[in-house]
Amino acid sequence: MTKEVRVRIAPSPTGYLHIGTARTALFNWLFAQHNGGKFILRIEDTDLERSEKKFEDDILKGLEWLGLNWDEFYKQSDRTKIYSKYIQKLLDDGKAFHCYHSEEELEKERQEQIAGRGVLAHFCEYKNKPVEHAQTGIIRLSVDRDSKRRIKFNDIIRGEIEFEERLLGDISIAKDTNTPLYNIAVVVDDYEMDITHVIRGEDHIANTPKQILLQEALGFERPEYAHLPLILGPDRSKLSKRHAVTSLAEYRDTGYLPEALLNFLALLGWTSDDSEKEILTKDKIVKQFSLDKVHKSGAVFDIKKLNWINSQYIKTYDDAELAELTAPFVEKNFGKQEKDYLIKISPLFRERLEYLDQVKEFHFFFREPEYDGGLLHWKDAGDEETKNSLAETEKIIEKIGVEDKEKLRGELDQLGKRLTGRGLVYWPLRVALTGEKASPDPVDVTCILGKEKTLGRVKRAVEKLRLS
RNA sequence: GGCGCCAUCGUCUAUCGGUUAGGACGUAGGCUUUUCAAGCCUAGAAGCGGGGUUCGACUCCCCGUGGCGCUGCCA
Repeated sequence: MTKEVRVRIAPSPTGYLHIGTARTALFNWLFAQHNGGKFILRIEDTDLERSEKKFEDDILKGLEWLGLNWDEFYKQSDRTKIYSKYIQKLLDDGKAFHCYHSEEELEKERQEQIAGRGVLAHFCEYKNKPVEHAQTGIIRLSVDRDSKRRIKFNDIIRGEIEFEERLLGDISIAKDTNTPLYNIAVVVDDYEMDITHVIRGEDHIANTPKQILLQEALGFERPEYAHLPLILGPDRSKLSKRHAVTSLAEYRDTGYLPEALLNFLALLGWTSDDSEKEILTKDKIVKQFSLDKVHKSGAVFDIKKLNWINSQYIKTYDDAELAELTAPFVEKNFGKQEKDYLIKISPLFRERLEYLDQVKEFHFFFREPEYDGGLLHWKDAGDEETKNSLAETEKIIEKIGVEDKEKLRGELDQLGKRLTGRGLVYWPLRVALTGEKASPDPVDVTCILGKEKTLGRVKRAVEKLRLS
């Protein structure tokens, strides 16, 4: 029987959940789901200075929102004793030592190395010296500077990768016995948590040989590695705040649907079996997911494609569901509204929304439109023509009401024929109702607004023309 | 500087030696039409360069070039 797959996402709570971290989490989660394994969430807060509870909360919320439920949860700050044990063991075995160089000395050495042969690696002479100092120096894993070894590992996505051991330097692993640094915390946790596959961003490739050395020093088994391509900004550098919104929560608050974002993120670096179908449900993605379909090169984050995918998902909801989804966004922008009213508007939402916060563009359903009277003129129609058109429109609505949309449309079409064209009827009506030159169909708007409000707005438009 | 990874339309990608290099987003045009969207149709748009290997390379190998990542007592 093969070992149960166990993967993890290991974010550090030093910032809000980044979209890239969310994607790494997604790929881990998909791999676990596909293989019937376990997905573990591990908060890497060894850097107490920079870690904050609010970021941790944001990370948990974000993953939950995306539906990436975890099977086990750990926090590194709860586990210092475990790391201490292993750090002490390395010290006792003579595999690690205290380095008493000050940060200034280290920095000076670094500058000299940059000027010199270019290799940046600290091989510490305190390695073999007896301890005379109080033990305040950082702890390093001892690496052989004369090693001829090339540390090789197989990456599931990239194939064999190798590094020269002698270029690594003595690896910093802890500030003191009770304060582990990243590399050892990862190695110990991955071992203790029985992680079988380390799936992470390609920015961690260079950490891998260091972690392998630590595994070997500790006698741990090596997990499988898979380094994911990065999500890029338009300039093809690692996606950051300077390119785009990177916080997952902001996408949620803008009205991107979790299933759309998940679909989009999955496609950023992975292709389904049928590459021509891009709208994929979570279940389908889980079923098809495989690491050997993951790409090697980075993918530029394209908000336009996300918008399109999101609009496709929005179209799948019925009126009541859409009213439910849009309600918080409407409330945020215009105050609380009747549910039934939102249900009436929903067909228009469905057709036009790319993301939910775009309900802003439907302001005329929630407040009186403001516009310049001149906008009421269709092409080069004058005040009189426009006023007349609006007055006739008013009569028609007054007479037949707004219950029968098609009948109303028919009557207004007839009016268009009597006048110089339908444009002369619909354009002023649109502006009167919405205050916009681009809007949904004015008859649709009329029927949603209702007879009373519609007539009020038409009258106000006529008044505007009279005064101008 | 050193080390590593990567390289097909503007973007996301298909192709696992033989294709008119396919699809999606976006763009342009058209249909529809009262505007704007949506929808449908159409168009334009790509193999970084140079060497090999081969009957035949986008595909395999090498060398360039370019981009990115790492180069912390951050993770």
